[in-house]
Amino acid sequence: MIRIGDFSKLSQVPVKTLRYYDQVGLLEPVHVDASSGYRYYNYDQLARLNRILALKDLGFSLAEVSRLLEEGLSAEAIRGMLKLRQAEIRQQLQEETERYARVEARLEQIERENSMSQYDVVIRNIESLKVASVRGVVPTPPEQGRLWRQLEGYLSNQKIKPSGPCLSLYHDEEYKERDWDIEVCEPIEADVQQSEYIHVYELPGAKTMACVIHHGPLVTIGKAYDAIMRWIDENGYRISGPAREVYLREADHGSQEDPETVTEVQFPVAKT
Amino acid sequence: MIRIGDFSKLSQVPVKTLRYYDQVGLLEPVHVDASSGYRYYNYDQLARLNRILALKDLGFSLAEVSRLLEEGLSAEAIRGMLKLRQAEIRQQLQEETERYARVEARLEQIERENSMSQYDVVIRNIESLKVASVRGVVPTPPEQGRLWRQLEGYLSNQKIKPSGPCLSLYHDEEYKERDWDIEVCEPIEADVQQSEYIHVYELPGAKTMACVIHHGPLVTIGKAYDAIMRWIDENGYRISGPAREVYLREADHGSQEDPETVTEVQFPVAKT
DNA sequence: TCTTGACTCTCCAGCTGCCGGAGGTCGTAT
DNA sequence: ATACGACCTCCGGCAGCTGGAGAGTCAAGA
Repeated sequence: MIRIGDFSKLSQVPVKTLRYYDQVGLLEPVHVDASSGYRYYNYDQLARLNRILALKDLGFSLAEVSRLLEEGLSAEAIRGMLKLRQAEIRQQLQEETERYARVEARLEQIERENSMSQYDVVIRNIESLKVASVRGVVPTPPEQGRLWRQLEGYLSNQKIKPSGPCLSLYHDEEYKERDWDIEVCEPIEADVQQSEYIHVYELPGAKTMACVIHHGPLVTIGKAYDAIMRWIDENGYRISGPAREVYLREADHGSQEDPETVTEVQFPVAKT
Repeated sequence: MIRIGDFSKLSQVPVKTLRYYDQVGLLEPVHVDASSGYRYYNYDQLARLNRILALKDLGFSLAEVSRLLEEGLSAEAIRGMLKLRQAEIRQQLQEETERYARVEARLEQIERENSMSQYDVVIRNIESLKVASVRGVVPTPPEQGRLWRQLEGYLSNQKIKPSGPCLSLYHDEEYKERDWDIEVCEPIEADVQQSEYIHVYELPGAKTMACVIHHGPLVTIGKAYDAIMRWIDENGYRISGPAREVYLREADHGSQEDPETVTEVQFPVAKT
């Protein structure tokens, strides 16, 4: 029978930890003195402790270690837990590898510009939402005001207000000098009658949407596009659908100069 | 000005988390109503929040994110933190890779024997300790009793008791049928006079010692050796010095049959 | 104008795997 | 007898939130 201090020295496990393992029932001393509360261990409990340490070293939580130490756990069950653990490690290895690439990309960006970019890309899950929209071809994006007036006129006639920030969809796959295929949308709550030009439908969501916030006049939004497209490229994604511009805060539709405008640029993406 | 619920919807960050970020000073609302305590945010705080999320996504702690968000942090400092982060990720990738190999080895062991091995190998740091020892060649390990009697006789003459468990060192590099070069040691506290056969010195420690507990008669200790040597092989280590047998609990020196004997087999190892 | 009902607030507790410290008891050596 | 170390329990803390209780606030509908 060994006292906790000696057991700790033999096993190199701190006394505090041994007490904790006792408390959670992972390694209970073979005897606890009723009056003093002193814990007494056996030498052969070192084997159990070693097993605990070895399993912990495989990355199991103490709860999982407890399960694995249960008497009469079948080899099949143990194999299952090991397989599961393996899968988790694989998962984590992949995440860390991607994380490494993201840090690397950041570093390269800083080397290039010698300061941290003003844009930060995040991947988010965007829910689908019901919208009323007008789609049309305009010479250049700043000239989409016509579409907005058409949509707004229609909706305000019916006394309908947007239920969230308005957005534009850019349907062209290639960059174009002129004649952009743009769809302007207002999210709505209730059902609205469609018309020849006005579409009402559920705009589909996207599980992985790369998003970036642009704060400043719309004329400078190109920088946000540069940043997000570079990010998509450097982080192993590809664009998988039409880009969106979400007008979180705007003076009025199509104002190009208001410096307080806040816009979110979104690209649905997928891993290459 | 946006209330916390809407800000949460826009950013996809839970309200609780936003309050927490406020609390730790990471993202303070632009205005807090004095009477109601309601938090109000600006649209452009979405950009800061995105930066927080992006940096967190690189694996930085909130404290580190705080530092990175400080005004006027030089590009050099940022680069430094990123480099550091990269090194940490590399480190972790390596650890997880090794962990994966260990899980794999466990799985293979279970496939072979269809149950979990009774031996668990752990790597420990063993401190150096002062010993009195006798080294000699004996036909086979069970016949090391002669050496023990020599050492014990000498020490008991001087009324010296071991200050910890006794151990044997196996100096042969190759496996031998006969004539083993064995050194038997007793750890001692005080200085002891050397003699022709008795050495007194500081037995060096080892930072990475592979250890396994054998519980049962010494005649069956071969199984422990099988287990630990297999483990060393499968986990990318190699033996880097003489093996040790530490007699944690024994009936008497050299008893081969006592079933309550507890022995630790140790191999100093290094990564291949 | 009042009442819902949704929103928001501030605590407090809990998760994991311990670690540190306070304040008190126990065991052993001198 | 007395010191000193070893041991005990209980409390609080770490990170990064999450959940819940209980109470106050805001905006819309009757």
